[in-house]
Amino acid sequence: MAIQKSAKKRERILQAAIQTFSVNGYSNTTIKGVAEKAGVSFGTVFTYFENKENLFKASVLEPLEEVKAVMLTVPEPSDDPTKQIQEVIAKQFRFFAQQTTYARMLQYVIGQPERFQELFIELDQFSIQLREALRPLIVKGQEQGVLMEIEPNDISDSYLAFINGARLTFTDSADNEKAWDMFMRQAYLLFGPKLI
Amino acid sequence: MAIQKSAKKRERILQAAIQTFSVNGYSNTTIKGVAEKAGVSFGTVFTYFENKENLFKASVLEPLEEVKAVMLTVPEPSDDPTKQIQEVIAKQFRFFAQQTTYARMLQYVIGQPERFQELFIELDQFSIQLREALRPLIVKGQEQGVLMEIEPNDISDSYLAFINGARLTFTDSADNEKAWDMFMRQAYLLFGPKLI
Amino acid sequence: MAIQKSAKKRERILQAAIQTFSVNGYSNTTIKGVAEKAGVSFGTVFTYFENKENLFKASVLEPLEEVKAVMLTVPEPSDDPTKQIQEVIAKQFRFFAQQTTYARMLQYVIGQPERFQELFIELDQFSIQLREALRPLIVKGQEQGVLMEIEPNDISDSYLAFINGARLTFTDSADNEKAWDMFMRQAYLLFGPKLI
Amino acid sequence: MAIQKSAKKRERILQAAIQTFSVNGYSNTTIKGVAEKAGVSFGTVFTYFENKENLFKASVLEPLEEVKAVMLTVPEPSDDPTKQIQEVIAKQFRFFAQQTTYARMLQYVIGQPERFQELFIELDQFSIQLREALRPLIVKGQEQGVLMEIEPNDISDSYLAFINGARLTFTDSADNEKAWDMFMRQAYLLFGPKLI
DNA sequence: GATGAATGAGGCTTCATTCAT
DNA sequence: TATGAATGAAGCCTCATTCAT
Repeated sequence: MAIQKSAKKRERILQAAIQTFSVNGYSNTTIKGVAEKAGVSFGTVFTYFENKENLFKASVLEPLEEVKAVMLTVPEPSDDPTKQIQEVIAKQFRFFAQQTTYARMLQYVIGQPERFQELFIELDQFSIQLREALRPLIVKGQEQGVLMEIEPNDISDSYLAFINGARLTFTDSADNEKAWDMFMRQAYLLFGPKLI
Repeated sequence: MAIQKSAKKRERILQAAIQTFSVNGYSNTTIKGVAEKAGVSFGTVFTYFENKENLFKASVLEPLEEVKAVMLTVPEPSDDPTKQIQEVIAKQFRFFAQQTTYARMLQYVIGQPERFQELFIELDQFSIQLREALRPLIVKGQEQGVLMEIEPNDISDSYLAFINGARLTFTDSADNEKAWDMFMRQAYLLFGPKLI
Repeated sequence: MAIQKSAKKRERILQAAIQTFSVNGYSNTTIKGVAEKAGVSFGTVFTYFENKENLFKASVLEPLEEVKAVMLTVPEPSDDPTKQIQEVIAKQFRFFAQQTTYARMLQYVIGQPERFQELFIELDQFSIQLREALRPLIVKGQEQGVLMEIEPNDISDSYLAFINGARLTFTDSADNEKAWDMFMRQAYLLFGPKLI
Repeated sequence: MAIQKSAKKRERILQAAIQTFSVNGYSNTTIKGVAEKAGVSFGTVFTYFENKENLFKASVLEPLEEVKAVMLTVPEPSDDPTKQIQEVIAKQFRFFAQQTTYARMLQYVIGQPERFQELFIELDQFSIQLREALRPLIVKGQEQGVLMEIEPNDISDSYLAFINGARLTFTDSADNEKAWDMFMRQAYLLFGPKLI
């Protein structure tokens, strides 16, 4: 029995890298630091990741799939799109509230598009996918007359900006539920509800 | 005379530093690079700034005063707080739309609070000051019944998050006026207008 | 059976090592590279050679036996030493013309005697052995009056230098027969023929 | 007064580099070692040479000019080309006899043409230039009937090979005058003298 | 005040060697 | 015997900082 199954070790390194990158940024993160946090030797990091840049890319891209799953999985519109939207908002904010670490990595990359061009482009696809995911619910709400007639893309884009902004601004207490509840309520306003 | 010349040189260096820091981040910025962009010699940077860290701090803090002036200068409530709020939003978004470079520095610092603790604390004061600046207008709007009864601090906080989020997410075209107009309209929704 | 299989594997590794060392030199050659070229796994190299240095020594010394066989096998003087000498020259140059790869290794070692002291000493024996091998033919030729009275050792030494020099200088086209024919004719001049 | 004039320091580093490269080869030479031998700090090497590769190139190419001056400066043919040729040979062998160190670098590069392609090409020009330099003397000797009718280019090429070979093979005692005298005499044989 | 050469600490990366399977 | 993951020493290079001019 191997002391440590490869995949597990790789995962440990990746998690350590995400932690460290998100706190220190790219250049200020050292492989040595990641290795120590992961509990492996310095050289072992290079057994699993070709170089620092690749480790960073993996740290950004691999967890992205989960984020996409949460952010882009939106139910078919039902009779009560208002409630559905609020539930989607709640799910997404709760998720982001927990993703302090990883969210920072995303913001770090988004904030330096020239430097991390390749990753940036990948992340930029996201807003378009979110538009498509949210549109049916928004359209339904507007048809039912419970939402104002705002261009759905504008709603999606501003909603995404808001999540990011909330996540960025509100670092102090990732667990502060009240604050996140507040942000959720405010987020809903961006969808243009006619009554609250 | 000499003093004035110096002051200009210092300013050139500072501007070059802001440009470079905001594109490359802290570690990836070199004094040599800043000196070249500023058109001064390498050693001269150290004539005006003790070390790299101080140059960074100055790059973050000195322009902050102008930002504060724009963000915290809010008129006394008049009969038409709705219009006033919209004007404040417009002024602030227009300002931020132009501040691509510097805004990134702020987000860079906010996004790494442990690393730039001192600066972060300074920036964190901001949200409290913004709360105070906006409250009178919000309260007036709520008294007049044109705004929903939302806790004013929540509005300020989410508004600030939204500006940051918009600025962060929307990098492609700082000059795209339509997008910024859209963001302004959406920002106003966060204030809880009863009708639009 | 197992032993024979192993022997083949060892040989494959050795040939791959010679190829790689001769192109890249010692430090720039990696065990990984040798293993790949040999079609064996990385660790297997260490099954057959204790460490890199030993692999290098084997790469230099083992093929040396064949070189010695060719270079030191000289016929007993007959009535026509001129023809014999020319045949020896032809045989040796043809051999060296093909040994592009290995010849380089020899030159690499000879060129860095301090670094590869042990190997260098081994190779240095060679010139003495060559002296002894060639002397009878040279003496016979001088006795017959077809060669000038040059100290036989000087002829051997300069002849050896010339082969090495030709092999070193003439890398472009190991197969260029004309060039090698020319070198052979010139080599014969070093023996001091009275007429051509 | 500067402690050390720049140009001097650069030269010290270059000389130290040539010494070290020629003994250890490229990969086995460390910048640290060069710096120590040159009596400068590690970082200073990079003040004068962008990187290790450039230092190596400079170590090969810069002294090449002197070599060219010695090797390609050949007098106009006079009435006694035999004597002239012997003088040229003497001059060139004496020079090479002293250039133990640098000559090794040349051989090191020539011996690994794929690895040091750019330098190799530069050095390869040399044989063509030598052909042109020697041709007039050879032709004159042949016209006078003191040299056999050998293609002049073949003589030049084999002569160059012989110098290299002698320099390569004969490392033990660069100062051994007798040996070098012998090599000179043998070298002359390559020109095809009809009588000695 | 302005300059840039000198310095060396620190980081990434390579790679020989070990060793458990 | 064959394998390749784990390790860490060592090298190149960058760059902030110092300091002499």
